[in-house]
Amino acid sequence: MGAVTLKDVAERAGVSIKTVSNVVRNAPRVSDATRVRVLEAVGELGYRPNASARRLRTGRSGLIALAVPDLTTPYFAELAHHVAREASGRGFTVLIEETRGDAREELRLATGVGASLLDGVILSPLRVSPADLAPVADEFPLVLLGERSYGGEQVVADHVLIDNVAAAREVTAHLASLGRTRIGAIGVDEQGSATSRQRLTGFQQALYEAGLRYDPRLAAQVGEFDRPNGLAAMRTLLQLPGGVRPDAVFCFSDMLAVGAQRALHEAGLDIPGDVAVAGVDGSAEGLYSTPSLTSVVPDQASIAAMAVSCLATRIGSEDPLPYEVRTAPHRLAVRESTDGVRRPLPS
Amino acid sequence: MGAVTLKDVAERAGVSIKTVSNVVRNAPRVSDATRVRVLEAVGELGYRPNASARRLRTGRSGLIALAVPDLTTPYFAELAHHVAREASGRGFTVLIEETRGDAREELRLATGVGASLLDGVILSPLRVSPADLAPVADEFPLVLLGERSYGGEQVVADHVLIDNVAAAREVTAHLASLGRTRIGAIGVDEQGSATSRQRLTGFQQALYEAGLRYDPRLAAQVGEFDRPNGLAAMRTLLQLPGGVRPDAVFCFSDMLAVGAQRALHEAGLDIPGDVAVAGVDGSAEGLYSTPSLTSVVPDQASIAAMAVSCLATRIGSEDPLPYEVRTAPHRLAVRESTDGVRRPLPS
DNA sequence: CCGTGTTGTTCCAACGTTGTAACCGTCGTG
DNA sequence: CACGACGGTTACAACGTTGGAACAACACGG
Repeated sequence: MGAVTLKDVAERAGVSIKTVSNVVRNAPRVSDATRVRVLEAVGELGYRPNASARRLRTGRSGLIALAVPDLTTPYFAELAHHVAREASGRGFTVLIEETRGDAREELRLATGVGASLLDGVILSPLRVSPADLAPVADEFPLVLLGERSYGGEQVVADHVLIDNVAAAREVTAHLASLGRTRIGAIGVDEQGSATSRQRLTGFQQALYEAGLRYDPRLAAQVGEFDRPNGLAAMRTLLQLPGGVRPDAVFCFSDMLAVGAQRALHEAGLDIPGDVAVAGVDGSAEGLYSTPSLTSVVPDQASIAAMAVSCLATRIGSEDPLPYEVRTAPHRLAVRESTDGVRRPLPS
Repeated sequence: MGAVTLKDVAERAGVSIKTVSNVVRNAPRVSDATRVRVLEAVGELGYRPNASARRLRTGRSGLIALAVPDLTTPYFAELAHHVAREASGRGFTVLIEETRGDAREELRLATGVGASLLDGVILSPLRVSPADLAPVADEFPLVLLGERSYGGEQVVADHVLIDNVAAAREVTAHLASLGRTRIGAIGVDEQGSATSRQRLTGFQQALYEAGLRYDPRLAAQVGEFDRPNGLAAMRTLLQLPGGVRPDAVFCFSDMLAVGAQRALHEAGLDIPGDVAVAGVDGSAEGLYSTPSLTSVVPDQASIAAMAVSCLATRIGSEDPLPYEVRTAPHRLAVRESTDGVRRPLPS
């Protein structure tokens, strides 16, 4: 590993180590003549600054991490896309870590490797609670994506989120406006994530506003928001006794919706003829599914921009800043799975 | 950022810095009494070793990176999954980087940040050529995923790949065995990736073996293997003059196939009644699509295991090792999009 | 001709860690 | 009882970098 160091460059250029350091950092107080000479040497030797040493000395590495529960969920993969682009515009490099919904993994980046290697972390928490994060947040730049946990709890870090209650209300209202009266929900998890609870709240609000009753039998409990759970939940809803089969389902994620669509396909039912399906995430997979999936599309570019901007501010400032909570916009994309109108996708 | 250091722990435990270091590294030559005392101090102060300093001193960080072109492609997201699991079993932490198919990005991890921060890189190259990598590979542990570039070129790093020619031949033979005679291909890119060229070769071989002619009009050129390109290519194939519409298409990736299915859906054609569709990747998206997608399923667990094992060996050894090329198994998963048999997915 | 400032460069120390070598007991053995 | 061996601990230096202070060279105004 005979890496080229400042010392090698300095010898080659006939100047001191510090001068080379000044050149590569674009510090002032270097004459043009020396600068040119040093840069030549840098080029010839292929010098690359050692990030570990730099980080050790300055406390800055230019690296931030994005930690998400699961990369195979398109929502998170697409989010990673946006965050990487946004961060590189600000001179940060993004490393992505998959936490697999493990609380220890979620904390690890902010405490272990992270704190000594990274300038900050954007975390999409699944299991970890504000209490776990409290001791960390003051010392290490951290931005959380998604819901604050249940109302009463303290805000312990910057948050970027969408208005989940409103989003769920809009999509449910859309289903009701189509004349559906037995609207089910897939993704309820009352003990679980704040996201799920908020979407349930919005769902119920919209039902009441439409003059419909909330029927708990049509609300399917689910652990993770993935395809197999959507499939299983829809199968269950289709086998309810007493002819209470739903004529529409609001799935709390696109993956649940994809699973639900699969269950309907297997049962030989028509979407949206027999059952309308809607999701949340605005994933490309939903757009291309058959039929294409009506979904709430969070503005991921905004989410990423807000998160990176919060993080950059926090990294840049020495003093503790007050925690911010920022809400990103979303929109409802109505597609075939609810209105049945066949539209060609734009090329 | 008042991080706890070895010094703090040493003072607390009443021993020297070096002894603490010995304890946390599980080095021998520490009495049980001191070990206990030190570990108590570590726990009370919440000491975490500084990865930058450790890396600077030892040249090891325990971090490896996986660089893939695009995380929104399920194949890569799922691969990241497997690599992370495999690596954590060996005590490595995996950071994932998206290169967006940019050659400079692809090299960056292996040259810039990477070389000074990471112990090694697993790279799934899209643009970068062996020649670009040659100067790097000797000095920095690097494993490439996917094809070697065109025949003649030298092997410059470890490779893990599947037998693309065989895979393409199998899936094409399957289509032929269903009695299809006008079998198209989507994903041809003759200037482009070795992967594409190899799949075309296998495709042509299978046609000849089945007694069919290769019709270039049914071979759709495509840049990236994504959904929009699959959609566009299928639309083109459906509008060929002279009634040469294909009765089956082999798509060189699942995403192309999903796009193709969408085009067929929009055209009101039945899958597989009018046109059978098959892909490569074995993605969950294909499994859940309607109809479920016949696909070549590379054994990603094996790929990940081989890649991590190669990399670990290379990291562990000081001397340059000969470059290895390892082939991972694959299998053909026949599903509704070719045989039309409706099977419920297992829960 | 001497201070004073400006500009470019060098020297030194430090970031937190670990490898090497040296040190100090204590024990077993001749 | 002296000696070596060995277990346990410590001091020191170094990894590559950068902030700060020190320093040299030079121009300028008094």
